[in-house]
Amino acid sequence: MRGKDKSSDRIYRTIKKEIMFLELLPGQRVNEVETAERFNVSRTPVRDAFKRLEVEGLIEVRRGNGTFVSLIDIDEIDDIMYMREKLEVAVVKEIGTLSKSQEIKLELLLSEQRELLDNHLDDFTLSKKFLELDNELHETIFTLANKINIWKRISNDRPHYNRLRVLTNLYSREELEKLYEEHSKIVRSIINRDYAHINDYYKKHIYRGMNNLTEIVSKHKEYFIGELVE
Amino acid sequence: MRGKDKSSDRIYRTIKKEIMFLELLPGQRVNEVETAERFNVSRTPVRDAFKRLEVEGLIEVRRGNGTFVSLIDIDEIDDIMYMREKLEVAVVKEIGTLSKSQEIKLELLLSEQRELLDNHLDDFTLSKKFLELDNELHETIFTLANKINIWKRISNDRPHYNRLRVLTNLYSREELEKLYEEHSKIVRSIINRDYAHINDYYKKHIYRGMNNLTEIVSKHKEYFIGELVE
DNA sequence: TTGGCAAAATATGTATACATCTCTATGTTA
DNA sequence: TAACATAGAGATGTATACATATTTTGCCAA
Repeated sequence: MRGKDKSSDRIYRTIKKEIMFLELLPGQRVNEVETAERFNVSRTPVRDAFKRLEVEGLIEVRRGNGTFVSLIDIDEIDDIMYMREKLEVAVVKEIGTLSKSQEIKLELLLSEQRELLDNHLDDFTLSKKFLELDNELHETIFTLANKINIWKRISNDRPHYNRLRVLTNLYSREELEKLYEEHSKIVRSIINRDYAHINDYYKKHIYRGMNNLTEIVSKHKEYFIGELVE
Repeated sequence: MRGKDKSSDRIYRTIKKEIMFLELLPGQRVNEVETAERFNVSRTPVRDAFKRLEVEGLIEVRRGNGTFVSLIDIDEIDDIMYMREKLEVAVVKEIGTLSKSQEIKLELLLSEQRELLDNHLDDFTLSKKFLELDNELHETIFTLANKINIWKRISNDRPHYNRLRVLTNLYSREELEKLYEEHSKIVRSIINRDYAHINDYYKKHIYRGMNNLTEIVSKHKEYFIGELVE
């Protein structure tokens, strides 16, 4: 049995989740003393948690002034998406011939997505569940190439990227169908080891859903920092 | 004028440098109280500095037991080098037509490297200075492509990668000549926008100097963690 | 009325005492 | 002798009081 975790860990996880899912809004003030009272601890473990959040870029501490949830950094999102595109294309090509079970695993993920789209779910639930399966597929691809750690460096649990996704809130059924089509093509490429068009697939795929970024940013200007380059 | 920095910042920078340049050895024990005495402060700012170092992966804190300089993680180095290769190849292709001054900048960096090799420096100094110019060239390439932030994410100031480089200590004159030749080819590719062989250049280039990794690791087994895959 | 200075309010930064965790050494018992 | 329990040492974790930085408020003067 591993040791119980520290209260600073508990605080870290809770606050991080609240920031990631916009229960604490970008730019919003947080407070060591209030947070300490909320968790029934002293300032010390709160400060430990805040320090970690600060290093990871989720909050900003201004000495003698206050602590604030960091704004969503558009430049960082640009970088992450660029890295995702280039690295996943490279990684796909590293995958060797698949075993039968690996092939089935990919097919299964695809058909789960298909079923989800065919079920009559409301748009919000559909979008949420589909994006989970989307994540799972991409993670599986990195795993098949023995590059899972690279996935962890660039995946959606990056705070700025994830917050944007939450803010987008939902993809239209039409967009999800396109995502599914692209997934099919990608999986087929992998199984057949035919990478002729894989670069094109990914270039479209990764940036899908970012088309309305301008709209989202102008709607919530106070949440963002950084340039929106076209 | 920005405010004076906190003592925890000073401690962080000092210890980080000592770890990066192996003045504190991987696995070595460090101690909050002793460190506090050394900097004439209480444990609190030391703990702040240690927390930051921990999140960045330079130390490992074991509750109730002790704090240790982290071992050099070979898996992480693998990942970083893989990302460097794939991303720099992608980034190079994003560079448009160069202005005359940009072209001169690249030529200048090359000729500085050439001069360094032609001077009669001792091997240690030569290696050290050459690797600085090497860094500068690669950084310039990312800057020309407007991708400097991606360079910052994967460059040599990553602790594990840098410590390995320090441990390697020096490259032979012969290897440096090869690095120079590869730099020439890369720069020529960029200026002529001819990327026919750029993938091959980089595949060799990034991994050069890692040929004797097995030797280094077996010589200092106690400093490393992770698998050495061939 | 407005500009500026100073004090108060409030936040984070630091020092210190105590709590808890982990390993080790030592002694007891089967 | 070996295995286990246990007490101690020494490390990090937490609570709390005080120091310092920053902003805000409000008084006073031009």
